[in-house]
Amino acid sequence: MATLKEVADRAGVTVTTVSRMLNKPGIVSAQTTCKIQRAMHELDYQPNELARSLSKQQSNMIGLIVPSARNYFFCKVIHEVEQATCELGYKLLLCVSNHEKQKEIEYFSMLKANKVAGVLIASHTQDLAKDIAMDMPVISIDRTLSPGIPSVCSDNENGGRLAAKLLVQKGCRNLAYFSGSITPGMDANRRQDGFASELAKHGLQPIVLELEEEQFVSMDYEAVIAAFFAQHPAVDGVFTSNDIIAAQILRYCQKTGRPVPGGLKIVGYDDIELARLTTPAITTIRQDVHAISHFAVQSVAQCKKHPTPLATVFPVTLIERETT
Amino acid sequence: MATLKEVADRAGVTVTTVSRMLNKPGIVSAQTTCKIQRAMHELDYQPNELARSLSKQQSNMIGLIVPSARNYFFCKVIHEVEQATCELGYKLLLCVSNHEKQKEIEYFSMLKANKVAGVLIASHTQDLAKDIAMDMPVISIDRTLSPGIPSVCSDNENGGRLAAKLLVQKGCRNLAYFSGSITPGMDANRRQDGFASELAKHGLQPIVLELEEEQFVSMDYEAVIAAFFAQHPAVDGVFTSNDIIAAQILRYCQKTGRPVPGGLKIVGYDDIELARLTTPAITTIRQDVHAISHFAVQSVAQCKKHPTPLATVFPVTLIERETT
DNA sequence: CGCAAAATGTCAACCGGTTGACATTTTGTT
DNA sequence: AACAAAATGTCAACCGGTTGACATTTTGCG
Repeated sequence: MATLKEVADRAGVTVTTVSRMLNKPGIVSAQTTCKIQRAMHELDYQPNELARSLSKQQSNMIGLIVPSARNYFFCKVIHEVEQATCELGYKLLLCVSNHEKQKEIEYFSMLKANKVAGVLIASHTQDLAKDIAMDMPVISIDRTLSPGIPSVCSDNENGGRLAAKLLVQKGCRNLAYFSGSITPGMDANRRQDGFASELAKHGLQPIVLELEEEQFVSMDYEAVIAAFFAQHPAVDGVFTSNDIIAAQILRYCQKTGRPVPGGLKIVGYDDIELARLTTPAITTIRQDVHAISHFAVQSVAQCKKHPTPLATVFPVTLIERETT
Repeated sequence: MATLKEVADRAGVTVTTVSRMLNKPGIVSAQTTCKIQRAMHELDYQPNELARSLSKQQSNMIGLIVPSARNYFFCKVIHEVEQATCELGYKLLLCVSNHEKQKEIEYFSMLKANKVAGVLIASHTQDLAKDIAMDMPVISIDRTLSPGIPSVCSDNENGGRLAAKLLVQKGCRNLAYFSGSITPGMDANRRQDGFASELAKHGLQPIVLELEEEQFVSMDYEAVIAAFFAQHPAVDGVFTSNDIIAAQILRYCQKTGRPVPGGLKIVGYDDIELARLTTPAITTIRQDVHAISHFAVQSVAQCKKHPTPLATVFPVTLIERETT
């Protein structure tokens, strides 16, 4: 593999000139630029990014920490973040923590050791704050990690309110909320607040089922769902904190012969593709993952020029399909 | 951030000793190791991976190129590959090509420039062969890129055969195969061969619907499906090259009142989670993504010690659910 | 022509860890 | 006590590109 020096020799200039051409646009004349480019082409030169990053004390990578890559919502996040990093000329270092706090901490320090340009955390660890050095920009997606770290979220509270409004409007009176896992600091908990406060306006109160971390990880809610409906047969409307639970409730209904939306109305959350592939297709609250991800990546990438606001909230949309 | 030198000074040894401790296990005495570790801990030392990689001429990252991160099958691949890289002490550099050949080539040379330890390609580009330098191990997942590059696949042909056997056994006589996109070299094309050859044993021949690249990318097959069944109303069994198409066919049937499996039997491919979330749940051919991914990562990581076989095939399993 | 601005060259330190060659010291063994 | 083996130290080059300081050459323009 050719080096800068070889390119310089072949082009008849010095390494300084070549390096300047590469890094300070406008300083090197068109003619010289051309000569150098020819030399680079002839030698099939590619700058060694490791060397470059080492001397710049920063790599062109952005780290993304997610708790899972099987959960479709995080797949969407991964997809959008990858797009955004690529557009801005960065590379994506993907870290899947498997919901393990210890692994997140390890990943975090690994990212530091690799001198990444920034880190996005879409994971739930709270106590990362003290491990977060100020020398590396960090942004949390969809969670509030700690007061000092900027977060980008969607308007979870309004999501809950929209779901409540719709269900009430469609005639439901016995409502339930299925949370994902309750982890303190998760912005998703606001969905419940919004849902409950909107219902309160109508004199209603939801039954809340708090699912365990374990179920959230395995994404297998069947047993819990069956138990819940055995205990609360009168429930006629459910709001769930993600579409996977919604899909499994739907399956439960179809197995037990309860019509949807006739006998039970369901509103999910996230609007992952699954929501439109079931029958009936799931009514859900759509998070603008694209906007959130791109904003987060941009903020991290440009944090030296523009400071990032401590909290940014993106609107959510009600996508009405066939389960209401 | 502390450097090696600072650690050495504090521990009262030289950089050579510290470096040796880090890189050549067994050379440094327990006592000295202990002193050094204390110093490292006190200084919160982390080796600069960039410097390390630069002098070693190789980073501890593995690159993964996939065409998409929205397609659930590739999500599974991403998930498994991440796990495997992490277990072996590597980091994952994720590249999503969006089905664009040009982008794949760019990614490929970016990975070279970053001196990754190896590359896994789960994407369809054929002409990458000439861009592939011998100085970097490359393995293709689920495709055959070119004769010289080792590939890891599942037994697609048998997958097709299993689907055919099941459908015939269940009484289907008018069969159809929905391909994903036909890209030459894609190992997935073998599914069709297996399907057709098994049917031939029973004197049957499938109607084949070759879907366009475009539909595969957008994952939106609704219109095609409706058109197909309008033209071929007698079809009583379908085998699809992925579960997403299967789910959409299922939706079509439910919308138009055709009972499944009563009026149409469906067998999907991949066994993504979606397959068990629909009602009826989809019968499908399961690829062992875990085994494939781990094998691929291991091969790439250890290619210096053990040569990788040019082709490795993992078995598939029929997962019978409710659409047959 | 003369002078300032623009373009290059020269030199060398630096980023931080790795490694080989060889010298010196510390251990353990008999 | 003698000697070999094990453990460390010393020194310096190297990975490949970046950058600042300053010298020198080329170019444009009045």
